[in-house]
Amino acid sequence: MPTNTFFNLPPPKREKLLQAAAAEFTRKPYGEVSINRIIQAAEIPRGSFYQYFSDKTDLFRHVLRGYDRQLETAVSKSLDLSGGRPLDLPLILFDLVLHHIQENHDGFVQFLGILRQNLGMDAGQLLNLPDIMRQVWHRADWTGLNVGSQEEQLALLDLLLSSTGQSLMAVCCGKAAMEAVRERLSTKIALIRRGVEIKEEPATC
Amino acid sequence: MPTNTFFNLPPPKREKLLQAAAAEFTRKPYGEVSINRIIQAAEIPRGSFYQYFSDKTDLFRHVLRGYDRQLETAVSKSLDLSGGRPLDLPLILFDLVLHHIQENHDGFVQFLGILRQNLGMDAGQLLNLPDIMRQVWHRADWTGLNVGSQEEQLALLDLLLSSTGQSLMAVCCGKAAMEAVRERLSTKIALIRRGVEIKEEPATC
DNA sequence: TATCTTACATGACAACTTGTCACATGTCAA
DNA sequence: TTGACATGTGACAAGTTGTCATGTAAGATA
Repeated sequence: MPTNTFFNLPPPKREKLLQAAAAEFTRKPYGEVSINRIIQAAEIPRGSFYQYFSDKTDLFRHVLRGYDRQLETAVSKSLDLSGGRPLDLPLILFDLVLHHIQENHDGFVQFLGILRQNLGMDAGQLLNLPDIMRQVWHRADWTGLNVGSQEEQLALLDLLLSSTGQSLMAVCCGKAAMEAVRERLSTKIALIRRGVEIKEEPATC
Repeated sequence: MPTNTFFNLPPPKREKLLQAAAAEFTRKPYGEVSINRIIQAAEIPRGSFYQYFSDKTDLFRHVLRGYDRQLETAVSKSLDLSGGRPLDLPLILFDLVLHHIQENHDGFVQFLGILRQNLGMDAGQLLNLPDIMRQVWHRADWTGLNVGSQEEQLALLDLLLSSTGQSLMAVCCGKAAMEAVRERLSTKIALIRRGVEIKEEPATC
């Protein structure tokens, strides 16, 4: 956690440091990030940096946590747009985030740039995805779905959200074309929706 | 890619270097891995190392590729055990890998230790998971499942394998108890099997 | 056998990196 | 004015990486 000294900093100085940090984390994977470059860009002396943050991890965590909120907001907004229906959430969230990226809304480009550089790395641990999932769970509308138990509901959300995250990552890494990834995500949802096993139709007549 | 010089090395020397590297990669995340420590442990001079590998990434790739085969074998074996049925693959693969870990079979502990240290990082890019998926796709038995198109089949395998991988990671990172993770995975498969949407039963009678 | 050629081994080196610490400079209360 | 304390600062030790000139060994050639 950053020190109080950091939070007491005059906002412009603080912002400049955070901007420099975000830029560097976007440019290089965690291991190659140079505190030297950051403090040069932010024009603060070396000693000061260590008065604000205990080390690189501390800085990284703080930078990511800033974006964490934005992700939470995006999910929340998507949940509204999807009318609370879990199965509709993934594609809406996918589109929303990519739209944000295109507009560089809230610095989303940087956010995903950082995640891209640090593929999974600590992202899963640093971002509090469990929190986000719990929030979705509370607000979800389960009518029309035969997922009764809480365990089933959480498992379903886990499936849906991790698939969405995986898809977004794939796009941001340039591993595949956006259209193809979206199509694949859509197919997955369809499978989950209808189930893949052929049912024995009981001959009721 | 390692140089020919490396492959021409007397096997004991080569093994010692690889062992030292694997140990270091298990101990520290990629960014903190020290080539210094590796060459000290392997008792080779600094210059020699750079005659074998172009840099740390080169070494990392080569170490991981060794384990890649083992993963492929594990998947292949699981596919046999599951009779080629995609829906049965995840839990069988999950159990098989964890069993291997408990027995430290084929150095699986180290393998997952490395992945744990580098959570996702390049793992997804360095391990050729697409290759593994294609292999599974070729050998899968689709009878009893209503996934007709190739796109649907691939999407299903994607869902199943990524869920399995995610579960294994969760266990290896100690994020959750093995039993809970296995239960969650099992629930997910069940959902995918039967589908989550309530069907309108056409009143045929 | 003498010599040329090629492959490989080696550690000193420059150019970085990080975190610390003794000291300088502010700022507010008494 | 004087202290007490928070904050700013850059030189520093100890570490890192990749390079490169030089040394050595082994094979081919004449």
